[in-house]
Amino acid sequence: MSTHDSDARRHAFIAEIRAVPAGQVASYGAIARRAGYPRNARWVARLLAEGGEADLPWHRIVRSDGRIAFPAGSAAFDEQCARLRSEGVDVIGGRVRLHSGAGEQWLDAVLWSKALPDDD
DNA sequence: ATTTTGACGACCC
DNA sequence: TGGGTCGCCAAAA
Repeated sequence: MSTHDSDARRHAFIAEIRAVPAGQVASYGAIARRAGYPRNARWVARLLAEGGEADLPWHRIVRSDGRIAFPAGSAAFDEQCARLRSEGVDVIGGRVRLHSGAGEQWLDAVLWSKALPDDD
């Protein structure tokens, strides 16, 4: 693939990350899928690790099971928990509650007019 | 050219 | 839940 393509993909990822509203979280995989590149969760992670993008809400990205991706107790881990909590997100034991209730999911779909399947 | 490396994920006990 | 396995993908070695 050309550098042009990887660049387009990178921007697609960044756009999806920026699209996650404060107080909500999304998994690495969900970002990749929404950007149109399924199976590239690791790439989203790498992108965030590289940093370089200003004001990117990196703290709203967690693992598919809702857990913080950093080792518990690390500075980054604490920072992410703090940022999420400041947005009203419940972080318990290094894990956030991924709206799992069917009813709640349906409500979210209506309120945010988002697709149900890949919505965390 | 081949192997290793991750801020990952789906599955299976 | 919690732990282990195997698959993914592109960058770094």
